Amino acid sequence: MSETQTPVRVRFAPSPTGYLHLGGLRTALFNWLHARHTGGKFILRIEDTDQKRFNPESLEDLMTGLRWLGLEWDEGPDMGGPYGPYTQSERQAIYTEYAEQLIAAGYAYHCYCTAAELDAMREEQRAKGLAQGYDRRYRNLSVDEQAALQAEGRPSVIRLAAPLEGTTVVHDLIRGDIEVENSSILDPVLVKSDGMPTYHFAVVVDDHLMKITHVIRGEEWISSAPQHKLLYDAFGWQMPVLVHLPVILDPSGKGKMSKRKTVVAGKEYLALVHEFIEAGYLPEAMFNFLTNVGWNYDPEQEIFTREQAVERFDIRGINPTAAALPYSKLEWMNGMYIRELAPADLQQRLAPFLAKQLGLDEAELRQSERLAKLVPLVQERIKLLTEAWDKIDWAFIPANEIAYPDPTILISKGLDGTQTVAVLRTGVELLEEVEPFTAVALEALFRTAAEAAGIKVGSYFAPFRVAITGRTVSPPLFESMEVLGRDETLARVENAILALQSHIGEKV
RNA sequence: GCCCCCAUCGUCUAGAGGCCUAGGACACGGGCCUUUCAAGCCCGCGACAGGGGUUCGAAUCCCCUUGGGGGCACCA
Repeated sequence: MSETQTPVRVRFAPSPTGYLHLGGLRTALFNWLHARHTGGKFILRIEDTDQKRFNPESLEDLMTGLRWLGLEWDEGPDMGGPYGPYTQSERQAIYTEYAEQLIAAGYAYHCYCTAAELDAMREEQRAKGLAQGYDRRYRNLSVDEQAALQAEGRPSVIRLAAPLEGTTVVHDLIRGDIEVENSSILDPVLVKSDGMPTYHFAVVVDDHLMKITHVIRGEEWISSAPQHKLLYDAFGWQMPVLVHLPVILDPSGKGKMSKRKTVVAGKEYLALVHEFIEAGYLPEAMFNFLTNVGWNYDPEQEIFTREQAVERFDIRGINPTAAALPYSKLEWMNGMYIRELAPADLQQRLAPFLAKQLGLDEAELRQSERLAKLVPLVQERIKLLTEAWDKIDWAFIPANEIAYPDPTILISKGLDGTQTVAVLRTGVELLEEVEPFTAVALEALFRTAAEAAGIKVGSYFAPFRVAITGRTVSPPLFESMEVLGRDETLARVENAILALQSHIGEKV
């Protein structure tokens, strides 16, 4: 059995401080893919050790985002599991115990440095042009000195006593060995003065206790990996396999994607998962899209299913190069997925968007026969679920409410106002007599009429398009007429004639 | 400033020494189809950052330069 086929335990461990963005979602996705590919477990762990930055809303947003993409987890804060709790703030006693263990073994020590003291130290380093960082000033306190400070009631943190010499090597599955001088590891804080662990300590303890086999996380963690290694070594634990995913770049290509919207050349780019949901992206498309950034399913095949991705995903094939998301490809892909949807399915997905945009009842739209007929007409014309409304809004407006604020758009190229009125009048007759009232019959009849009038079909059809939809661009004309039915179609054409007549001043 | 990571079309990628006159996709340009708009189909544009090695042979291996990115908190 190859390595990636051995069941694994991986985790997505976000900090609930803000809304989930695409970078985080991609990290979760790759973890999930690796778990599903190997038949392993995908664990959700909440890293909320910074109480100042905790934001309960973000927890909700996070889970919603993961579920939206279909990244269900096997163990997590909401469902528990064999190695819980899965929320770090509930594991404080565990960290304290392990920290004590480290102190007892000489791998960690209490540091009584105050915030003011640290500031002064950094200020001095800056002034002298020295490298900035903790200078280990409390590392070698005598027993008496330590007791005195403790008696004084001075708060302390627990720091790692990093080796002063030598190098530490960590191995990354896709990047190879990463080597750093131990002297550059400046005794990082393990436990804060409020008793909470720092990320660096909690992540090591939890990954070990939760039996995590592969740590798949963002590239921004590479530089802290060596200090994690030191902790694993101090405890005598086996370090999980490390995989540092390339960061996702800002659409401009410079800098890590942030949670703020970025604007490039006047165009606004989304970053947060909930924004993509609201913009009408399909989770299937997002899944497909994200999977192919930093990894590649098949160089000759862009579109693939979730199952195919799970089947073929190979963590060793991850590309280490940072990438900017190709947003235009996402849009294209979303359009592809929309086109492949069963119309009834698309109707259901469109309903909530249309309800909001057109001020209609969502439940009614789900059942609406009219919408069911319109869906195939817009299906190949939209890339986002939010784009349907202004292509079909006319079908939900009563005929007598269709206004033509600018009647000149009724007049098609090559015709004048009077000729256009004449065409529309002929149309009224056709609409009255056509049988059955179907797109096929209508088109045949109107084509014949256009030919008889010696007018190009494009010019002949155009006024009807505007009469019916109020727009010069619309779904196919005769299908639209069929959706409306004879009476409504006639009413609209007659309204248009009146509007145009009053515009050109012709007597009725 | 110090440490670390990375380097193929505008963007996402294929490429693990000869299959590469570097393949695919999006975007872009042109054409076909066509009742508008789309969709679809066809064609085109377009890259191995630079310099040294290694080798019979390098996009692929090594080194340097350059460029980009990440990290240097009692945030994660």
